[in-house]
Amino acid sequence: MPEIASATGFGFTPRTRLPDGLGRTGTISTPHGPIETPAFIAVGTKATVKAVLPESMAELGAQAVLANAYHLYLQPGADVVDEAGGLGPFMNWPGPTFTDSGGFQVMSLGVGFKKVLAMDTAGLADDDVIAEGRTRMAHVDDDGVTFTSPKDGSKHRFTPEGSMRIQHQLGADIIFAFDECTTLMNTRDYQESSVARTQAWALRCLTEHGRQTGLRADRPYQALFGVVQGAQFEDLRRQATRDLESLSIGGRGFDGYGIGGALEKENLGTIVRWVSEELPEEKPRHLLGISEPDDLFTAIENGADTFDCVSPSRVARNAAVYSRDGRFNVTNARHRRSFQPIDATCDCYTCTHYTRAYLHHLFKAGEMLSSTLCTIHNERFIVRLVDDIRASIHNGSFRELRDEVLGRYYASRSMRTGSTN
RNA sequence: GUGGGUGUAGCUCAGUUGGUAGAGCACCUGGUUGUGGUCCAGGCGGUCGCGGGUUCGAGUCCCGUCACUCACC
Repeated sequence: MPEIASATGFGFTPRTRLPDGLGRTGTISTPHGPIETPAFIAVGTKATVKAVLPESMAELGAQAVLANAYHLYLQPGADVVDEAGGLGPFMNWPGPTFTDSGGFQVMSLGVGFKKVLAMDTAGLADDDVIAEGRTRMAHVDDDGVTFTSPKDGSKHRFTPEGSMRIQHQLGADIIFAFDECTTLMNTRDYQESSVARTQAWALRCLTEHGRQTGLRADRPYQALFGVVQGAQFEDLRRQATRDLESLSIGGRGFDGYGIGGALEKENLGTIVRWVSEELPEEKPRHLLGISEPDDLFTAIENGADTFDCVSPSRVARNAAVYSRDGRFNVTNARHRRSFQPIDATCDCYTCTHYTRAYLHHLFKAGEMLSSTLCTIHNERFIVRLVDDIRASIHNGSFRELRDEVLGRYYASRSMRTGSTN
């Protein structure tokens, strides 16, 4: 049934739509297999989902993996991955792959994350807003970005063309345009000029992408997603979306879109809706960097098809695990003698073989198996949640599932919060 | 038995010319949303071996005592 939409091997086929929303199910076709959407894409920044075997990721239902062009460029080098036959063969992942462009690193290496931004920015240029106590390691100009490697202090230059060349060397099925990711601290004026810059870069990405595609006709087609910025401003988001969709080189525009930038829980759904309303049905929409359960429901309801996020993996390495009754730290003292799985209803390898007491022990003892087992659980939890949401859209029970899952997941949190106040 | 050393938080130790105690680890609790991977932020915790003395004031000085430890008979 999932017909291939074009001769490229890439395509998107919408399936079922929510009766009263922009949410939908669908199938993304790639040269390395289909992705049933909505889907959570596991993050494997440096060509590995930290602490977990690719076989385990496949077993827990991960449909695709997303790596990062910037990190792989620094180490081991995009040419090495290219020589290995591309990202998939290199990391022994036979399924669909994504690479992010490195655009996010402009922000994370430059001004830092939104929560740690210095509040006093008086006297500084907009692009000099910087996190307190951090050294700026990226500078943006209209042509590209200059990075300082956090690994060895060496200087590197990223441009839209460079990112495209690197991502073609990495060879993922779906790649992203090189964009500038701003923060909520930036002024409206800066957001406007940044969106304009991202738009100009988008055209350059599309042009270089066409060139690289021609040079590598022997390889499977790589789909290019444009990235929509515009922060929390409706006019900027809508215009940015239309502008990207209007681009075309040699009769070919973007194959899909990423929604990026500063998103807060309160405006996440609204922003996804603005963008989704401006986009055609037949192009997939990827929401970058989101995976909390409530955010997933909100984003899917408003039209997002795929997601990637480091959260399940990152928090797992620090003992935080998801359960249908909310998130908790398995290192809590009360789990020392808790001989039950993290979540009795979870079907993951960890929950079917190990107890909270054992995981508690592994963390306390500093054993690295703790990371492996908890990452497997968290990744499975989010993958399965999105699978359940997909099924609910098919059978018309999306709202029931949302209310049931979120009601239970966050009830325990408010109970805990309430009891400690 | 004689001489020396050491006794401060659960552990290892800091505590300056006396001004009613700190660190690291451990323990407890949070946090982490296109990964600068094993981190960040809080918190609990000590009648400074014990008993006297000097002093306005002693973990710091004096006396005694106990424990551990080293060396020598």
